[in-house]
Amino acid sequence: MPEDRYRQFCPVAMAAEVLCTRWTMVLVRELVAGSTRFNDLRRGVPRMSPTLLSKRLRELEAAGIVRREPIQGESAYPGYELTEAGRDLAPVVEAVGMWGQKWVEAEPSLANLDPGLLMWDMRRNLDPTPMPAKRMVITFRYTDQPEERRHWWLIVEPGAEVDLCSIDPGFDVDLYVETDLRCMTAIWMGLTSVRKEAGRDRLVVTGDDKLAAAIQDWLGLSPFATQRKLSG
Amino acid sequence: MPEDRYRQFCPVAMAAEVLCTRWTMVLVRELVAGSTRFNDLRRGVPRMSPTLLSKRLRELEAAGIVRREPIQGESAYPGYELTEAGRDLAPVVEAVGMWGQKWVEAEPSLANLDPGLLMWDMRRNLDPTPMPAKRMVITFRYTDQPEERRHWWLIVEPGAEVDLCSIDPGFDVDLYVETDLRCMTAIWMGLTSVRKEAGRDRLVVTGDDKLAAAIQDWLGLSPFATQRKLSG
DNA sequence: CGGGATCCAGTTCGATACTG
DNA sequence: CAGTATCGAACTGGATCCCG
Repeated sequence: MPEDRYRQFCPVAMAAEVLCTRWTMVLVRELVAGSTRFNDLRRGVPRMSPTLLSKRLRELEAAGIVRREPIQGESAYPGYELTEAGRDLAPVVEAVGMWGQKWVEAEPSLANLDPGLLMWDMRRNLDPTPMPAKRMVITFRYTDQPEERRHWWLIVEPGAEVDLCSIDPGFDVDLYVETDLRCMTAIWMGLTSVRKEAGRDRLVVTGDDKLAAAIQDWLGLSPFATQRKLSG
Repeated sequence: MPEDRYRQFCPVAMAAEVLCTRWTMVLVRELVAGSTRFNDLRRGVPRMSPTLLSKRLRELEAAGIVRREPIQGESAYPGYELTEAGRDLAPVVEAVGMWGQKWVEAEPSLANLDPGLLMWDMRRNLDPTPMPAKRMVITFRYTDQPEERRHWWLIVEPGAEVDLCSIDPGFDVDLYVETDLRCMTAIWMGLTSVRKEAGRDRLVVTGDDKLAAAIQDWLGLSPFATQRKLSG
């Protein structure tokens, strides 16, 4: 590819050549968030074609941002790990995200909802520490979604990663959350809260009372949810 | 244009839709640095076609980052001014530039030198305060450049913006700086210093002794020159 | 000077299908 | 799971020209 895109000696231009190609910043966000597998990355950027994802990963590798490394106890395929230069992109992603949260109108973005992507993000940010130290299963039901995207299960096993299923894993369910996708997404983004939406009956939580009471504690929000919106 | 590029509700993706299109980050750097005129912006992004520059400016306006505003005492044409959202991009540009300075190899970039761009940047960052309070004229001579890009004049008038000329303005010259373009660019980027290069006879300063002695003080460097390079 | 339009050739991207 | 292949559509760059 033309590595001489801007041909400027300015550091901003030099960095932008690597970082500001289509999808790259979003992909870097996924990497900074910790995904290392091709298919995990795909779930984080579901609208990016695998061809382009593969190409971008090779570019990031050439730029010294990721490194292919076998991951013990996993597939024989090496994963994509951030190098030190890659980990050092965290402040860049943070600055971009904070600006976006503060200044980009959320409405048009809330027209592009995706339950799979939302659940994938929630899975990653869920905090099990305020939960009882046993397996907890939480079901989400998005009343406005078509059957095949309506039901989701988060399975929290003590000491393990949170699991996400879109087909019934068959476990007893400890908590049910029923709402529409837009409402849940707005909560995730910090634009509103569980309490507020429950009060308006746009969200209903049933099941284990303690789990329900602590929902705002274990339900991790978007890393940018703390930044107040100013664009309006 | 397709405003639905990524179709993700994540703030990073929302911001990247606006900021991470081709040339946009570099253009934003120019705006954050203070340029407000179409042709001034062109000097900062000389390899960007005017068509694309115009298009990007309209996109930034639609995104609420710039605003067209008449500038008093100047041309009847309105300039491009940053809005509050636009000024708030300074930390983003800073983060990107710092990362670039730290991690992107400078060598390939030093193959893409441009005396006009370098002088334009130097003009902007020159600090007249350590200079005598009268008109000072400094001539740069880039020994490796073809005749028409070899000679440059910076004219510092107290209380006014620094002027840049590529044709002899006819004033008496207070200081001559003679070197090659690569050396001067490396100094500007903080990869080396005037003292070091003068010691190697790669740079020669003649004229007003006081002005010469203070050169490292008034010769502003790249805003990213303080970040040490680690990519090597 | 300041700002933009047009045309064309070359690149990049998206959608979808497919392989080991 | 981890990617390739393919092809039309969209975007970009360069050159050139235009208008007030």
